[in-house]
Amino acid sequence: MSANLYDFCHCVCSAPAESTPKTSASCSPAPESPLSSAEESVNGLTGDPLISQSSLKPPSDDPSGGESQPGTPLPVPGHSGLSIQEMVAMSPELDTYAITKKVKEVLTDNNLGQRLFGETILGLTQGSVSDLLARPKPWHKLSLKGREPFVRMQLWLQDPHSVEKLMDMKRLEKKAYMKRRLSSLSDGHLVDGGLPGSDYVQGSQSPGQQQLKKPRVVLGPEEKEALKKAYQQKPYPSPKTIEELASQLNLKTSTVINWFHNYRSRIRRELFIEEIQAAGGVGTGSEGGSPSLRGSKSGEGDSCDGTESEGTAETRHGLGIGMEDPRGCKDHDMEAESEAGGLAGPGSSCGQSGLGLFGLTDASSGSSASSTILPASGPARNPRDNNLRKKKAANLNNIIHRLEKAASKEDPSEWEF
DNA sequence: TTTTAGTCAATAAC
DNA sequence: GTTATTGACTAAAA
Repeated sequence: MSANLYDFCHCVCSAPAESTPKTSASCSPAPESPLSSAEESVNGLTGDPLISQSSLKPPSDDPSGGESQPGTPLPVPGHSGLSIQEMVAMSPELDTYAITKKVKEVLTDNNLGQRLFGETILGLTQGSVSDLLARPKPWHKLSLKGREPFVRMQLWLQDPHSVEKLMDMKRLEKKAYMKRRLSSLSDGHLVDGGLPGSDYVQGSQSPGQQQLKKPRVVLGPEEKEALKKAYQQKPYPSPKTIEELASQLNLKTSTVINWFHNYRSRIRRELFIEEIQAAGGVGTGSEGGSPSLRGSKSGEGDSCDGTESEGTAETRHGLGIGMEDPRGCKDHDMEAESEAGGLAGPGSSCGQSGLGLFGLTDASSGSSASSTILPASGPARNPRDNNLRKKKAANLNNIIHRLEKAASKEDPSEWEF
């Protein structure tokens, strides 16, 4: 009936994606488009309620199928020409966990891929979608821009025809692909249309200069290990430290810098998730298949999620670091505390943060206090328990570490409590 | 200027 | 073929 987000996306997406900032490599036949700049997009939809109020019916259908629904009624005035940004700005708090959970469910049930969904509905690439679905941040931690995909998802969920439309799209894509394939075959050469799986790195270059792909840097396990160690020492290394690391590991400094940025950011995200889980979950994510605890692979305990394996990086990072580096201590622990649930009061100092967290749970923590560094993970039956345990353990370590450190100082004035 | 947030895209894993 | 991971990059915030 009325224009809904899907229509909107659809129309935008299939528009000649001239301004596409980057050609999505996987961009398939269906000319996806960034649909990113919602401004334009919305204009495109002229006048029609981007998401008709009707399609915004307060999700009485409770997509989450559970407790807190993702379906907080989105604002949307029946206004025409309301941009997605405006909608985002006006949106009430959404339960990002419930939304992603539901989206995943719908996609799986209908055998729809993340790529299609991402490019068509969200204007994001597959990798981003995967990440988003697996590790949604809580609404209140999201910037306006970060909220946008969730609003889109919510709208999509609310559209009763969302699935069939996407399926149609899928069919079309397939058809177009086959067609191209056929014609290129009959032409005798592989033109490949340049569209899917294009070899260009960025959309901007002329097809002429086949573009010298910058090879992707892949850090080896030892390098990662070393970086993690360095991170534990100092999550915010000085330029000098970075230089040293880079030369020791034979990496570019920019790689090291990037690694630290990414690592911090990803660990932070893990924390967000653990946070809501520990809190019983605002969202539904908690029950069972929490995205965060993608107990999935990463068996080797790698990825920022190094979190998963031994003593969570983030917890460790809350360990002693920062003692020598005021910044590390401050920023770092501040992060830890706020992100780990804002348990410690505002403005708490390093020590407090630890205590704050520590105080959070009673159970069993006492017993582990005896040692310094704990193995951090027992038989982890329930990943969630395990995480909690790790967190507790890490905080204990933290405290112990501080105590030891304090004790080792002659002058009490140096004590950092 | 540095850090964060958000994302892309290559590629590894399934 | 699809999904997950992760190094790199951009824009915005601090």
